[in-house]
Amino acid sequence: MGPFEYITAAAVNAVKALYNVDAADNLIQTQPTRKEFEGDVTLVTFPLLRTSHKSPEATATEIGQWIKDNCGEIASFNVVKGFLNIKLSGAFWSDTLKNIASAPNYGQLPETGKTVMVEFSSPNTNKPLHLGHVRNNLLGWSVSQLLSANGHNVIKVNLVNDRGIHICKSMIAWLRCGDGITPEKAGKKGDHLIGDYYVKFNDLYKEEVAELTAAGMSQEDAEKNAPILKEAQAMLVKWEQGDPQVRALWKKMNDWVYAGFDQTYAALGISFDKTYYESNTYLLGKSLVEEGLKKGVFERHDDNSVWCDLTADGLDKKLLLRSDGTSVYMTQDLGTAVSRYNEYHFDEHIYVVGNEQNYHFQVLKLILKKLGFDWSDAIYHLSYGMVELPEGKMKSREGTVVDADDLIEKMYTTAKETSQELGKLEGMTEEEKDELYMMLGLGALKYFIIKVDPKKTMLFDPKESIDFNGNTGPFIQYTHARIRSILRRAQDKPQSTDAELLPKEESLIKILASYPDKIREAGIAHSPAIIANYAYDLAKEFNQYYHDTQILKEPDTAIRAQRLLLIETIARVLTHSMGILGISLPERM
RNA sequence: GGUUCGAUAGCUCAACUGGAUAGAGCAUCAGAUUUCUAAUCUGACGGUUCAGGGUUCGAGUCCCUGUCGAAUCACCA
Repeated sequence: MGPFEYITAAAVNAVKALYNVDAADNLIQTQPTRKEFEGDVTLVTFPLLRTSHKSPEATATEIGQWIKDNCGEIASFNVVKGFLNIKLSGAFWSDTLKNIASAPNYGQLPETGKTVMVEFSSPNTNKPLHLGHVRNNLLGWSVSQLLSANGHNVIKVNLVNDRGIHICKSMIAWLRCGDGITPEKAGKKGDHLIGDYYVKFNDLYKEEVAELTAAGMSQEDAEKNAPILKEAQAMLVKWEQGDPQVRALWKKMNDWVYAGFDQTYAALGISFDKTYYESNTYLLGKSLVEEGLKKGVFERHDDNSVWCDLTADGLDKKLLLRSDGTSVYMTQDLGTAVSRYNEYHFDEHIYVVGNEQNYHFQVLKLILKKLGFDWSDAIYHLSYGMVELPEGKMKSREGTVVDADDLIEKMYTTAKETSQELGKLEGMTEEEKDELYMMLGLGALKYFIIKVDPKKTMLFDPKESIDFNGNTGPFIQYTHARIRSILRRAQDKPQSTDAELLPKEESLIKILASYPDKIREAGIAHSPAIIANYAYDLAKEFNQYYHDTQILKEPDTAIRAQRLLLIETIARVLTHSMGILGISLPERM
């Protein structure tokens, strides 16, 4: 039993004994005692005043006295205003440590039997991944891990937007000026190569628009009628008609991109249980549109386009099929959602998608509802904030996009330089060192991104490299390496004993004991940031403890064994919590 | 213009869902290595929580009003 459960139960009994009232949950409010006061758990008595009919101080004192007299594990209590601070006994904390240490998989909550699908990454196949995708990928991955730890059955899925006008643009540009180039010939990852041709398309498009306006056409008409754009649109129609040549080229270029993506995913340590392709689901989307038309949920306009009128729900009209019959983003998302539900009957479906698409998901849920799919309530849009640069949004036009592969490379290099400067890696092979540099570089990057509350916009300054000191991934990795180094050297076995605990040790155990609550809290909030900050608190507390406490040199065998058990448990919890974030911890660094 | 979200130390972020004197890191300054890892630790400095009202024992947190910022409302995805 954790400290909070213990005190809550005691308080319920006290209220029953003193006032003859069965306290409802919201009457018993506990919280960790603040550092400046003595105690472990604080009972807030304000909600109880109506029951006790006494002053806050008198109520707190009365309950404190009753608990001290009637419960075994209370060391002392004190009252400050309406706050009852209770200090638990040393024995309580040694027992707690013992229980945590002997739990086979501490941090893993019991199975719930619920199936949760998490969609994340969802790249377009016309350009390489950038920093925004990195946040998406790390968030999606860690939320999946987090929900697994909460006992759910998690299915990680990716949806590749492999068809659409965007990829047609890259194809057209490649046909016009690619001269048969391949990733091998160019010596470049496939996703980067295709990205180059997407940029090329926009350059050509701009040139054509300029020519047309120079010839007297209005800006608006020129933008609509530029030949290269017409060509791309015609290609999309051909694609939907299944034209063999278009399909062959499309497949070839997409495969280049996938090879590139796979490398980036591997570097980030990310994988999926299943990958969906828009090219496979858009047809189901189109058939849903037909169904909706029959049901009268949608309407066909004179120009043959299909719309859903949401004005009665306070939204706008939404396009579902273009006048040329091709589908849009929403069309395929409808199809994807339905096929997934039919296959998995998920209890919850989380979409990890940026907050720029809040409107899209509002509409998606609403349209599914209108089509009669009641499970649309199970859809949850995990809407995360954008990553911004000091000068604002990343813009490919201005070349400010932070490329994912470049960033990973840079983190690796920085880790390498720092490690070499510190020079603590004697005896390691080059291969081991290399692995370590990558682990540290990625640790810094991942922690930097995940520690921020997902829904907040975050800032990344490319000019200042991501820190390796302070509240960072490497700080926690370093803490772990320190602990492992002691444990490697230890002669005796970590063991629970009845040796007396230092105050710092009790507070460390307190943090360890709160871990399952943190997992639960973070799961409900869909926020791995809570886990990141927890791990930091634990690591920081350990480093303070470590600074002024002897462990291996402690002469008393019982104390030494218990300290070893404590730090070993800390290492385990750090490993588990950082594992949720996808960050590995080294044996030494 | 409508809708949604945000604003906390110079900078980047916390604050256990309404609790006590709003906390960390970075940066700046001053310290700690014959000792189990100094990628660490100890101090100092740093705040009208955007502004103004309201709700109550108590508000960074909830409710109005305003200011500023972002996203979105596409035959883009």
